[in-house]
Amino acid sequence: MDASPPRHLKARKTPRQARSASTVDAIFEAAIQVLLRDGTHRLTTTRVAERAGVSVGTMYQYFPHKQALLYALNERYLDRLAERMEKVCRERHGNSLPDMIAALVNGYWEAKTERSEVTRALYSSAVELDNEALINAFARRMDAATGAMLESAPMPNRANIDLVKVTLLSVIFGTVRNVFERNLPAEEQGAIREEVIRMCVAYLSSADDGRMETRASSRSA
Amino acid sequence: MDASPPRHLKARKTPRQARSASTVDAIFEAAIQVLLRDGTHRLTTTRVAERAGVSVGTMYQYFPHKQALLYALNERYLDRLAERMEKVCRERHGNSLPDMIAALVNGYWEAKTERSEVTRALYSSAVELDNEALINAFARRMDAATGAMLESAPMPNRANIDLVKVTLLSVIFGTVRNVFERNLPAEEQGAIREEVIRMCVAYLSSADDGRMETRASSRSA
Amino acid sequence: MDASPPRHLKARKTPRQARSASTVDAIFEAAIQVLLRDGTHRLTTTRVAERAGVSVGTMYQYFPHKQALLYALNERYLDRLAERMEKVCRERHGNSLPDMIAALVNGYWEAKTERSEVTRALYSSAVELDNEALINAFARRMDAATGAMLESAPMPNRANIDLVKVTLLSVIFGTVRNVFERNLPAEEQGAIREEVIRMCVAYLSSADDGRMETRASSRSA
Amino acid sequence: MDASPPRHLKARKTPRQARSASTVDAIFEAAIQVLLRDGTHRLTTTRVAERAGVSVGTMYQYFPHKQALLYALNERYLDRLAERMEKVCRERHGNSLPDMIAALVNGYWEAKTERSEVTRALYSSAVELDNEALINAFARRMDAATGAMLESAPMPNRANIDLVKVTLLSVIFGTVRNVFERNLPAEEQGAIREEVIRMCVAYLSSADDGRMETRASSRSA
DNA sequence: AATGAATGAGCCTTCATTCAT
DNA sequence: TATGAATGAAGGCTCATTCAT
Repeated sequence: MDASPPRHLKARKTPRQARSASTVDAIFEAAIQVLLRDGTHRLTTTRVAERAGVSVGTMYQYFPHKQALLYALNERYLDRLAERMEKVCRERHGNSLPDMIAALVNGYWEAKTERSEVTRALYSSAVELDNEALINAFARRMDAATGAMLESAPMPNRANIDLVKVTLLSVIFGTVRNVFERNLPAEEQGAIREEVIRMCVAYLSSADDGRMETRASSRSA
Repeated sequence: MDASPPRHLKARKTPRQARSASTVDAIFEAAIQVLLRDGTHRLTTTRVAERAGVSVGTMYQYFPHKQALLYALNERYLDRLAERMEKVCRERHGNSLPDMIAALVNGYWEAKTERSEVTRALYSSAVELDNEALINAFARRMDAATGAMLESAPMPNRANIDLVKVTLLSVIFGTVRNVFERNLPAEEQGAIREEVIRMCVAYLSSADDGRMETRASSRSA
Repeated sequence: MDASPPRHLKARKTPRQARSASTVDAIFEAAIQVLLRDGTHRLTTTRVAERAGVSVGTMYQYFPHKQALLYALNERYLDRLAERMEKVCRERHGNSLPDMIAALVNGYWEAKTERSEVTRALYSSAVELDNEALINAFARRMDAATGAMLESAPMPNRANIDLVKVTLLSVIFGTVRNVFERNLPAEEQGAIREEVIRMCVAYLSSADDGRMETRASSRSA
Repeated sequence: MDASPPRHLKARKTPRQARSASTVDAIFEAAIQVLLRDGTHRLTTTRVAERAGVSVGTMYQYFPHKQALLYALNERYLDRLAERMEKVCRERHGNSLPDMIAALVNGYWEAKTERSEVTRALYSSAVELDNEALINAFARRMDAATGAMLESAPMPNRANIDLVKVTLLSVIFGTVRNVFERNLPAEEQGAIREEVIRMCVAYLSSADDGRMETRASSRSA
């Protein structure tokens, strides 16, 4: 991830040798295991090191402190997620708009579903972590990827393409998270997924007309 | 909130006398203050009691443990939010669909905006809290309120009204949260808000036709 | 009990009115209940007061502090036990020595058995209580009672009657406690009881002869 | 001690390295010191660690909690006591019965006398401790040791040797404890000790005859 | 006199981090 | 370079005792 992390959250050494890399990976996996098994507030450095098969001391040579480990963990996760979504976008270049939307929603949905507990665990580990930089970097990558994809399709309202893009992403990412947190039955989740696609497509299809009226009534109670 | 909370998270005594009530309120406010100022993981019972101007012992007379306090805090918040949104829905009975949507989005958005840091603080305090019951109770109230509102309008696709409802709510709530967490500039937030309204309206306007095609392309990458 | 208790352990007021007496009794009973149900280290003043149906404040008007309550509780128990044993002794005046011994052993044994958990609970409550005065007072009463009883029988070795007495009491009281603490099956307990009686009788029957040899071999390893 | 302790009372790690062993010993000694100086209910983990010259954290690396420490302390004490008494018994194999009895009583008495305050302190520390397993294991070892010793002597009433054994042990252990708790002057204690030996010897000498009469009068008052 | 809410010192326990080996 | 024993600050929670009502 190309985010410039808060100085104090940097990992201590970039793993360059093979041994280091595998050690770091073991630590990451161990952290996830502990997160899943014991929950965020029972994730202790000792426990992670133990499950990773290394000593705490060793762990502290790769990560200057616990926060750095969690930060790196989230970074890795978002990095992989971004890569995955970028691939999805790339593959849909030139397709129809509905296809693109469906690919976005389904891709994100599936990424979250596959290891949904991991996802949830990571969410919780990120609380109180100064990970705005990570989130922003992720957002930027997604913006770029979706932007490139959408621009390869005939867009009706080119004027505010950026606003449309950010709206779409906010809606998709936000809705998926919301659905996951409500723990609805799989069946209902699937149905909602279809509807979200329909909604996004309908949104893109709607011309600029009508916007005025909507705005007129946008006074809230 | 009519949720039946996990037994171990129940508050210890229902404050009935005036003094008790004000004490409990002071504790709630103090907890929010600490949450805002120091963050979730620095919210200690001592600190909360201190800021509330009571002793720890007193606090423990009202809440059997820290978790119960946080649970009650979230409960109170969601309760108020639900009341507020119910009022919004009630006031729009009989209006046009776009009006309803706008009211929903704007109402929720404003509720979150007004004390947005509190919102964020509470989100983080709820991590690792078994608050599913709360979330569900809140969801149920919102479902009922929006259901009653929408049914008072001429709905085109009555067949799957429930699916439409849950989709709308998921999209609105999820998107709002997402936008808040990204901390976008106020201006951009406002623009997205308009777009979300447009999107929901477009969704409701789209007839049942076209659903088949959408579904056909809903294979993910 | 005619022990002069350590000044700080005195009960606050001698209950003279009927109400006071019943309140104090309720508190005593409550204390025993709590002791049985929850164990010594979970015996809190609040819990006792609660079960007694009075407020803590009221309880503190009868007992200046927790220790005083426990002290008084033990005092009452030993008082009753002493009374009971005195009666047993009185009723055996003039009987044969074996009868007296049997009465002593059986009387004590039964007193302990009847409410054996209470006994055990009280033992544990007395730990760290400066109850030497109580123990001594109890011992003195038992000495007097058994002395009077034994002197009403034809004793062979009048010379060291005091030593015999204190030995008998030590053996009986000590053995009973030991058997109880080992929690042996009731059947075995009964058998041991018989043996203890036999042993005491044999002891009393043994003339002064033979004492010299025993003493000769009393070097320990 | 070969007792299988309640699972939750197990010590955390068996000290195998030299350093660990001395640390654990220091903790044990410190615990005894604190017990003696401050009493059971003022024995805090902090205080013990402090006097042992280690940090609390270190202490918790060897004992998962306070109870485990006290359990281990009692275990160690009983272990040593058992070893000592086994030696006493072994050394008297083949001797006369009075010699054996004297050895038992004197051996136990001396063991208790040497560090009588420690003994008392440990008794009190064991209250509210689930140490039945320890007591039983100790009893079993004593049974075996005395059994082997007594069987090496010409026993008159071989029929109920087990009953005789358990009676002897109950009487000896119980009486010693009782005498100690009454805090009698050393002189008197010594005299009682002699008497107890005489009593036990008289008991063993008494033939089976006469038992019937005793039993006949064993109804209690 | 009775009540019981309030107090706060002090307890047990955890865990991130260090550093001698 | 790896190890893991040691540290000790800090947290959650209890409960004897007081005192305003």
